[in-house]
Amino acid sequence: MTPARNGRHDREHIVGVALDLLDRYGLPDLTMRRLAAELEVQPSALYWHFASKQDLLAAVADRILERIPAPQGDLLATARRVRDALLAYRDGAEVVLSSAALRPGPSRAHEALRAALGESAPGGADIAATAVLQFILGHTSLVQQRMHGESHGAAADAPDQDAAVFDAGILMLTRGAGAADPIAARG
Amino acid sequence: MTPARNGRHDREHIVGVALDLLDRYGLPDLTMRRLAAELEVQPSALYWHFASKQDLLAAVADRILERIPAPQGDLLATARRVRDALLAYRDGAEVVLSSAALRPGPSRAHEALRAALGESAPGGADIAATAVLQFILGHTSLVQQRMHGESHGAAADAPDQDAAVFDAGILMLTRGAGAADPIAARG
DNA sequence: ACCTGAACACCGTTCAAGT
DNA sequence: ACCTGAACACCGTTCAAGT
Repeated sequence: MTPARNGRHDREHIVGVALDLLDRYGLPDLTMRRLAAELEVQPSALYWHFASKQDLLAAVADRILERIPAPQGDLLATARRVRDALLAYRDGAEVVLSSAALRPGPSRAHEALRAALGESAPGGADIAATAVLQFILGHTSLVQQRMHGESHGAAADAPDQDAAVFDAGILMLTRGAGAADPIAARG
Repeated sequence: MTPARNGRHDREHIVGVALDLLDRYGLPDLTMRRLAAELEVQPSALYWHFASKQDLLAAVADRILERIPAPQGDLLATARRVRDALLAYRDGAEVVLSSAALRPGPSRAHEALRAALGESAPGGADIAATAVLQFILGHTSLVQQRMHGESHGAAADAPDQDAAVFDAGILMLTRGAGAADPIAARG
């Protein structure tokens, strides 16, 4: 049932190792050469499985997005689940943001948000879901980049502040979309 | 009145050349070595003026943000001005997003949005302005990255679609913040 | 089908030394 | 004060050749 696997590594396995490297060392240190070394293979071997580093990162982004559960609940709860999927791996938001730009169609994240928005958004739920996703990606990218910027330097007074900004943003977007008030619902 | 300038290049001049290089070739091709070549100088010479490439990019980001006019008008108009400042240079949003993460205090963009928001936002105008800025950075980064992704390949059917998503996002955020309805106001 | 070996054309950064 | 020259430790990608 599993697809042909004659070589030592297939795409799925390589993406898994890449994701582990990403989480441990961050995006700047996720290089084709380090990934190859981790797989005990020459760097050129990766180019049989992936056309380019961008292609590899797109597959990594898809894997990150798979963590998003099936659509369920209101917008705030759904948005938090998308954010948490991005936060689950170091630099997850930046990877998804970078490769989301190349994709034309809707992603798993977009679909979840669209389902939570219903039909009542101004200009269509599709457009509203896109806007919400863009906020989540911008917010989470900023948060994650600040994380290793202050890893051994500045003050780390932001854990609660970030959550407050996120909730405020989603709340504002929710009210503007005319959806049910999430204040009454539990997060 | 101008500060001491014995050498061939000072920080202001270098940032200007870097910004020109950014706009012509994009962020991936804005390297210290190319910048040095453009200035007809050795790469190591740049490290007398800037501590690192990140330091240089932070100065470039500040220069991009200077294009934002003084606070004036409602949130939609202000948000559009911030977006347009980012769009004025290739990859402008990504540069600002990357170096905004390291800055703790509020930027020129944040101040403009905060002024437009008034005092009526839930959780405070400061938090609301941060959320709006994060949406703008996420949105514009996505738009700009898609631009040179499709420069010689896929369909470019997105000029109006992007503006619709942006306006919808700001509109939703505006209503949620309880500010004056921007539909009645002209953009 | 899958990988090696070697090369090409680059990177950011440091540091002694020059002027 | 400002820059050169040379080096260090890397990059992504291609491609003939092996098995």
